[in-house]
Amino acid sequence: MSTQRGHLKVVSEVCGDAIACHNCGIYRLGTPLDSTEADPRLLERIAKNRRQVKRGDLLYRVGEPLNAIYAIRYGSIKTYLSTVDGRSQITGFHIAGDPLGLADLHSGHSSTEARALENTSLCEIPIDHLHQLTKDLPALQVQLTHLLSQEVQRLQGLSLLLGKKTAEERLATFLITLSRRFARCGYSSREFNLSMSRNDIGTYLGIVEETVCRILTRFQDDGLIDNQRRLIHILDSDRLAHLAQL
Amino acid sequence: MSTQRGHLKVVSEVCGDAIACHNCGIYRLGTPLDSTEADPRLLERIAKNRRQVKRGDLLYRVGEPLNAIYAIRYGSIKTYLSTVDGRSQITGFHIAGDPLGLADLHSGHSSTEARALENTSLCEIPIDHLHQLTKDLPALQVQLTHLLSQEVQRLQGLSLLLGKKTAEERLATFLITLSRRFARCGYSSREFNLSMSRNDIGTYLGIVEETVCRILTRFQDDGLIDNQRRLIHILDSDRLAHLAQL
DNA sequence: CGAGTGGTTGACCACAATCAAGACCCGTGG
DNA sequence: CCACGGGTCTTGATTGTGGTCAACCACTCG
Repeated sequence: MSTQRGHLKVVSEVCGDAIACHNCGIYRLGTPLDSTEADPRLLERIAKNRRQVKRGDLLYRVGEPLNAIYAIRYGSIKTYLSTVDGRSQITGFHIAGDPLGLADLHSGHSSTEARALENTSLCEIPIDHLHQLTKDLPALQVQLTHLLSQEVQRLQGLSLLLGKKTAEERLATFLITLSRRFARCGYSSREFNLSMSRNDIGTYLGIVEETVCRILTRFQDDGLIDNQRRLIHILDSDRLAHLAQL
Repeated sequence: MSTQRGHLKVVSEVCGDAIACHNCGIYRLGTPLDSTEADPRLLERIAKNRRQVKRGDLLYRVGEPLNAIYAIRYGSIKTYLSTVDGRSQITGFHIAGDPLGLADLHSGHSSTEARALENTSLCEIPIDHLHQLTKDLPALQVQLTHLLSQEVQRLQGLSLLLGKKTAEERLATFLITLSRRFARCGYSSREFNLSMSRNDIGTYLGIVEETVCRILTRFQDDGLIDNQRRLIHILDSDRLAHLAQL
């Protein structure tokens, strides 16, 4: 983390947006584990292609050939998959700095659907471009396994949540986790705006919209949070973390 | 698949057990995507270290330094993680050919606990050994990302199951998926022995033991399966797959 | 043969889903 | 500026799926 700070200037020159890029997947993709120096030329090549998606737009749909991977510069994306009769499960909310589509690299077609929760800017890295990059810089491949490992661990945690936690514990886990992610992005961990609806939160946590509302109200009554629609204040993160079983 | 068959002789010489090794993670680890020839010397080096664990034994526990990854030769292993108050969620049942511990490579300590469901034989590949191997053969690193991608997709499917499926759909999905995995290992897809208890199945599917029993009995009454304790016959895989929402 | 583990079944209960109605917010157009 | 409409959020009443508790059965192994 502290070693990464040193590259901020270089990175921001390439990306044009210091905050987005400091935490951006581009940056993470371009800074292999065993390299202490980011290669500016590499970053330039990675960060070249941009793509914008508007709130509600589909980035890619399940089953379609996925010929690029993405890294979010700013905004947020939900990824989800569905049963044949249309019930869907959101598998992740992705914010600035998160990579997208990594797990579909090997199969070449998308295993999830990705939709923008708000107007979002991404870096697009075509797959053949990426193949060339990994040839030039083998350490990039190591970085890909690193990112995939984190994704595996995240999904293991989600499975524990969906399989064993009560609705209350799920909401508490959600709020604490989101708070910590924002903190890592340099945003406030105590006050933030949700880009997703109550329905989305439920679809992620394996509960329904109404249950999300009821429990948020209960948290507010108990003085754990201040809940003004999409604006959330964390008032007692310790008690919340305890509720979350974290 | 058909190209892999050609290496069976070489592989079995190294592993000493054709069935186990044909499907073994060793083999998969040693056969990178872009290589049409398995390197016998590489396989020798990978397959050298063996480890046996007895039914009920712990292979590794959560949080402990994990200084090797594993590939199962024969037997089966469950991996699971737990809430602070002791509820646990099984995140996977692993059989012959499956790799273990890949997602923990980057952090160096185990994110799950692994316990043998029956007497099991593994290939142990120390991490520094693996690092040396990936240096000699960069394509091995590509193979690691490939395996991790599959794990991500498997866990996405598990999330859909845990978040959105009914108990009946969960059991049907479980049976169909297991049947297909056995088929890929060269075992019968219509008749097999479960190495895990009813309790384990429930702990994996996010339901309790009793619910597992009730639904298995119902499946039997409906002529979908023949259920003799751990011995399962699939009688109507079409209807089962339909129930599973697959 | 008896103890112990794992599996099955039943009765009852609780958490969260469903169904329904209303409140709030924001953008749009008159 | 206000009225309208649609989406999102909230709250209430009722229901149902699967959990809990408990007893019993069946197979295995010492």
